[in-house]
Amino acid sequence: MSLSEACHPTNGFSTSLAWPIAGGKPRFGSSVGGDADVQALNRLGTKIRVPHGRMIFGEGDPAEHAYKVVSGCVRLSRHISDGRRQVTQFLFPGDFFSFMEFGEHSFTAEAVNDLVLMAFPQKALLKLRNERANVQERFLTLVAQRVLDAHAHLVILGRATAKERVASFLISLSERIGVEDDEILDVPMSRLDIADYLGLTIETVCRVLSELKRARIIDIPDPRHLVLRKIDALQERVEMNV
Amino acid sequence: MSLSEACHPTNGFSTSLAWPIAGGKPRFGSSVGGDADVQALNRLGTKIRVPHGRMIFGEGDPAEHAYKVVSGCVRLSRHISDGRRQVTQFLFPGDFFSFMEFGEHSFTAEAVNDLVLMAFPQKALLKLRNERANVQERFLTLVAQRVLDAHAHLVILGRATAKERVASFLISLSERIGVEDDEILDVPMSRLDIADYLGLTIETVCRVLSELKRARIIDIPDPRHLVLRKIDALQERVEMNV
DNA sequence: CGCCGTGTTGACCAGTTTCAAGATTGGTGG
DNA sequence: CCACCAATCTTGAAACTGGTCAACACGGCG
Repeated sequence: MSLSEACHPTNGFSTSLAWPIAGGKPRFGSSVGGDADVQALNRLGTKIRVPHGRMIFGEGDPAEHAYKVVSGCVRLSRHISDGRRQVTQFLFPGDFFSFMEFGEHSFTAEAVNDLVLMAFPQKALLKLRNERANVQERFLTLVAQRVLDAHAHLVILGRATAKERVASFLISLSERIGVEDDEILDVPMSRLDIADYLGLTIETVCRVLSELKRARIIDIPDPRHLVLRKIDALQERVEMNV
Repeated sequence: MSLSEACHPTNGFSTSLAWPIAGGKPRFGSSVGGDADVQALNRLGTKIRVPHGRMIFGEGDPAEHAYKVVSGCVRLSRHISDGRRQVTQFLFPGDFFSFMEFGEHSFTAEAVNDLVLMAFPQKALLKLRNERANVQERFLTLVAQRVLDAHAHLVILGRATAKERVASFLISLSERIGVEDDEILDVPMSRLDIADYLGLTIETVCRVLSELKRARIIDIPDPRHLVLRKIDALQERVEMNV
């Protein structure tokens, strides 16, 4: 199958390595119909700003709010005692997070760059879900999509080489942001974030990027910006073992 | 934190490497209260038997049923074109799977050993969920738990060494099955299954198991059975980098 | 009893990490 | 506006973990 096809392959058996980043499919708010639900939801929310680098909440903190990204990029991660970190998701405008966490947060959320968020009190959200079956349904769809994304990420971490990981990351990012061939792609997260997302070290991420640059597959005007010159060449790298 | 503690650490910041296997927490059926929901659900199901090794469904197959494991062990996996495989979950009695798949299945399900399953038609299930808010709610909880499990698995695949992976697998398996120190632990899956679950090769899994055996931390009466002699020593291996 | 699938072990190899040295970038204050 | 400093990024060389290839052991089944 080609990487340009959807997550569920047509041949019925093989999966591409792409799509690790939080799926662009089901949103809550931009969807057609059910505006009443969206409006009821929005009434519960408070707009807040978070400067880049600031922690929104940490693992084990009481989960009092759910959030929606309005602008900016959020990083969700888990830590182990000795400092190792696994970034589980990058979130972009329109994405919800922490809406199914009760009691304690199971992960850390931090601002990759300056953020605007909507914060929803968990209790009010719970009430809304109980009152409106559609809202409950839509959140269920959102979590289900999250499982699919996590599974795609598992494939990357379990079975992809460093080159495949980086290539699939770039493809997913460009599709998530909606950038075409030869347009400049914003890369809000640091090399360390990317490394921790892909289960690699900073150095390996750098080396692969340099290699792609030498092969004229990407340009790197600066660390926070990329130009994907040959997306198809990237995609080949994801399909095969190169 | 100690591995014996829950998934959400008390110190608020570090996560253990254990708990990669489908969580033992929320079940649907064995829970107290809501028996009416459970009974309504059960009326929709058909008991089916699947011999070991047989595929239940493959990636891309139309998703006509959801399933509940009655007895035996199910393996869920994703494949990439060149044959690489990532096992995303092992399921045990009481576990549901594929109840949020519409259209096509996003993964392959196979019988690790001889199975008894309950099969639920998706349409009837959908209807039940719409009629009974509690059922919807409980499925939502189930999917949310699945996300937590997948995240724990991501940490293992992204950041754990081979020894840590195998040790955390053994601990999770023993906790999932409910086996104490020095009791014989059934290991229904093959070395290849374990390797594909942990993102390793068969050989590495074997070597780590042999090493644990030499260190008198486990016994291996035969490939399908293990005795965990020193679970605390295993847990140390998961905490640290050993 | 022998065969075949699975598991185990060893020797060697490759990809990734580690350690270390510079290069760039961005932010701050003069 | 520029200079400086700290943080981030890049690159190189060496070490190491885990993978690959290959031989052999084990065990169940015909």
